[in-house]
Amino acid sequence: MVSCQPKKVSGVVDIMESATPLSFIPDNPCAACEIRELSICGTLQGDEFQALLDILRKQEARNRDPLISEGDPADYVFNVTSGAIKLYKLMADGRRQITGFLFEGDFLGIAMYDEYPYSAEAIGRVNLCRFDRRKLRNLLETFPKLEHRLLSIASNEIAQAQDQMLLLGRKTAREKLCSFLMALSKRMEDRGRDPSILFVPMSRADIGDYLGLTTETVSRTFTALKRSNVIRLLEGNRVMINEPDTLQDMADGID
Amino acid sequence: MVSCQPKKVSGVVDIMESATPLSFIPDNPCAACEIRELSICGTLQGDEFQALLDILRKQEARNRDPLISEGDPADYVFNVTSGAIKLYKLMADGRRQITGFLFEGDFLGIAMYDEYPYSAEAIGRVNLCRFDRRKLRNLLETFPKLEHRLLSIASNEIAQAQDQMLLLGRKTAREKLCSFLMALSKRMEDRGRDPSILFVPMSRADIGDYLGLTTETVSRTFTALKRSNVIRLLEGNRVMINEPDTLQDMADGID
DNA sequence: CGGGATCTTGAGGATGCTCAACGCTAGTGG
DNA sequence: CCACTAGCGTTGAGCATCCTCAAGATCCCG
Repeated sequence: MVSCQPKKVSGVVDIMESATPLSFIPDNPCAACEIRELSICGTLQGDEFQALLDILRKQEARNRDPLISEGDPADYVFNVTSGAIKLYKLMADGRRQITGFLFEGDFLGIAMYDEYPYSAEAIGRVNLCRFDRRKLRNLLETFPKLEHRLLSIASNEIAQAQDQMLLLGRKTAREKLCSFLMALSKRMEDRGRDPSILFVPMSRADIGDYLGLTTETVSRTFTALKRSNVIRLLEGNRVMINEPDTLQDMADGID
Repeated sequence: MVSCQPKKVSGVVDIMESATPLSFIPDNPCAACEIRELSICGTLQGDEFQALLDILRKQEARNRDPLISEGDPADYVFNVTSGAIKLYKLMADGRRQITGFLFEGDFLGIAMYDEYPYSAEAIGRVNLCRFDRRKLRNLLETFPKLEHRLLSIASNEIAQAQDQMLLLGRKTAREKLCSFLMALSKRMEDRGRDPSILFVPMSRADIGDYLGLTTETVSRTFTALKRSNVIRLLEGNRVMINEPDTLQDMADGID
């Protein structure tokens, strides 16, 4: 789902108090990481952070690169540092349901299973931090705070999944698309960015498979929203929200 | 539409008057509990279990009793010890999406939020264990094992939610109902019970609101399955599965 | 510039919804 | 004990939303 973790407002971790200041770690790959506070790394200090660093590997992916595949042994978990990815499930005849889009700061593979319960694919260029799952599990036992953080992330994910069930089961095509756009907008707002200009990197087909619609219906609904002047389609897969209140009402089924 | 006049919540039975060692507690409410291994209590030993006991209260509910309500302060979490409950979200105009059914052993309120993200209602007679959420949260800090257990439960819930998204977004009415019945059957099997006889305590309307269908469509689909001899409807809200393999194929969209 | 992928638009059709009627059962009160 | 009622389940007829199939239009990347 469109992940909207609340912006961390409680301030950045005070590195100076920690046993090993961040700046003193040689070749620290996280030194320039923009999204530390958003990800699981944000809660950690000193040796906890160092321990996480030890099991971290950087990884890059390009458009359509498969990251994980449903049924494969779940050897790694990931943190998206830049770009976007999609999670999906397939049926035998090829029908696809995208269960979520992840953006920078989002965590992939929270479900602690031996096999991945879904597949994941890059949308455009993506940078990730990859963790060995077994080593991470060991870390969880050493640092309960890390596990607490994961539970918090999981709670978020469950709440979002329930919103998505309401959307898929009970909303009309227009309500679905408006909800999707509002979720993207809210995410921008949470990150302190302009909530009226959205970057929508995924294709119409992806959006359709996320909302339980066909590409044609997504396209038609976009056109209708455009014509009623609620949104505008801009260059480079960007969407401008003209009337956020109307969009919100449409998402909620309020005429 | 959804006529749910809030009946008054049935009385709470306060059983624990004092903290006494587990094995010496007279009328220990958990002593005869059939489902300890299924629930969060199962992982705990000795003083951990005692600590959980201290913040536990038994609660009963009857059909349609509201247990929690979306938006209310999340003061309690629950464990279902017998019976069934439904979780749901409502839209402004009354459209309802049931996000899950819970049965004995299931945990309600895992998402650690300040407000409940959904409502819950009893289906028939229900027995619950109720925990003060803030005290439970304190316990989590003392006993990491408890938090580990919750994370495992949350992981399960996320995987289930994703299956449900595939169902809601991409499956036909028949596939939906067959998937629902197979899920009930699998649950019976996991509990070591006959997977071909299902107890289906919820109404057609509930099933519809869970599967993103209307009551009429659920009823018609039941009739069709009955006519093709895949299932039989028995007395007392019971369903017999005649051809589990066919049912599974129908659930997966395999002709 | 060229060509494949993506997006848009149109026409027709099917799945599942709406509206309506009726039967069945259980609970209630005379 | 039975009539009455309310809720639930079933079935039917008609219809709306969204899907399918098809053809252009547009974009993008080499």
